[in-house]
Amino acid sequence: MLDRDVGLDIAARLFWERGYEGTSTADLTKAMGINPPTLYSTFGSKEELYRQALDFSIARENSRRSEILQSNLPLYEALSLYLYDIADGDTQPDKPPGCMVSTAALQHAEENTSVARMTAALREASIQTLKARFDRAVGEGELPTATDTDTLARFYGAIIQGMSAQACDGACNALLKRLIDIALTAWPGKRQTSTGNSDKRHLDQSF
Amino acid sequence: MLDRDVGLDIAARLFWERGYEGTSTADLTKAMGINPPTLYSTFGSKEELYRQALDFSIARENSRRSEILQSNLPLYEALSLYLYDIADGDTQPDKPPGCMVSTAALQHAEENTSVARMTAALREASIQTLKARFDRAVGEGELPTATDTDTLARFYGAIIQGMSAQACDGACNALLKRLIDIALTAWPGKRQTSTGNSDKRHLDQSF
DNA sequence: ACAATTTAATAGGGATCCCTATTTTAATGG
DNA sequence: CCATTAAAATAGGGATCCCTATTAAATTGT
Repeated sequence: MLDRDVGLDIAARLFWERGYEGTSTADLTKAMGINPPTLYSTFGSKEELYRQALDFSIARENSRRSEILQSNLPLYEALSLYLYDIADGDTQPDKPPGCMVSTAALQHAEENTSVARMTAALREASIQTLKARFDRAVGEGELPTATDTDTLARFYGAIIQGMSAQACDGACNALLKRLIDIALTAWPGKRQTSTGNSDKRHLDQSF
Repeated sequence: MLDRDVGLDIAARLFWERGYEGTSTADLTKAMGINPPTLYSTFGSKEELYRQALDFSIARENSRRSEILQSNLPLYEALSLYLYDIADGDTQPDKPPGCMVSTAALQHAEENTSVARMTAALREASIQTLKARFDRAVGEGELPTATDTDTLARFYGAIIQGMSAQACDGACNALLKRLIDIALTAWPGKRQTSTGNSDKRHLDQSF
């Protein structure tokens, strides 16, 4: 019998690289080393397996990223670490590039609308997490009262999605972090230098 | 006989909405009102049709956007208009949401690697266009000499890709433009207000 | 060790994938 | 008006899609 978590890990990796439509049940059963009936008795259907693989993958990253974001570091620095962690996730050498969720099912066949709604809801949830953290900062006086936290969250959401896309196109970790450094100059109240960002250090940032 | 441009327009719309893998040749022939042999004699193959539909669509937008970007407006203002035009393209009411290229083939089956390379090259080309414009500005003293134009171009490229993703998820035009306004505060030398951006006007910006 | 039950493997059904050989229809030329 | 060429429609080939009914193997209980 197949270990459930091992199967989900294998499935997640395939879906991550090839997307929902680009991954066949034959790919999945072959990679897991099982026969088709086992896939269906264990996971229900291809769509249900995708849902479980997404949950499984997200659960692994969420605890660490939530800790970063909800820590009592200054929000600007917490956000920096949060984005850097995502950049690291986008460029793991032994994993597919990009984010499994950010770039999933944006274009899709009509018959896969429910799958697309699922990934869209996950993206929206991660934006709402950012917004909630920004709202807390407004309440605590760390951000100006007039801050448009919704748009600010969607702005960094766009950065996250753009990083994933560029990682899929081959961008390296250092590039994504330089990109983050620019995005961070848009932080309310920050005043960016007008002299390139190539002198910033990413590996041993100290707080 | 089928008019070639009409066919490409119909094909582009389908590929735009459903992606390469999510669009079948049956969808295409049905939408064009032709039989399969006509598709293959006119366009060669599904992949070749996709390539031609991309070229066809890009050609339509490129002239206008190139004019905006290469105009002799201050670069900051030209870039604003350029991004606004893309936001408009992402949210046309009678067209699929998002950008046909930005969100295309990021995840794909192994057999469609050549298609993914094609769309990645198009995305890279549009980033290089931005970078070239930024380099020109450096040469003309409009941007500081030390500006990291490559990363700056990829930053706005990420914004463009993020906008497309969020448009696919239902974002409206006004939201994308508020998002652009935040991205523009990252422009070298700019100093953003710390008071939300909700008071900005988008429809009658004067230069 | 034999029977009962559970697990795995095979085989395949019905639909759709991309593409094309063949036939039918239409248009053109003498 | 008939012969020739060109266009469109049908029909289908070989592969793959997601999923499952059935058969074979392994495990369990007595």
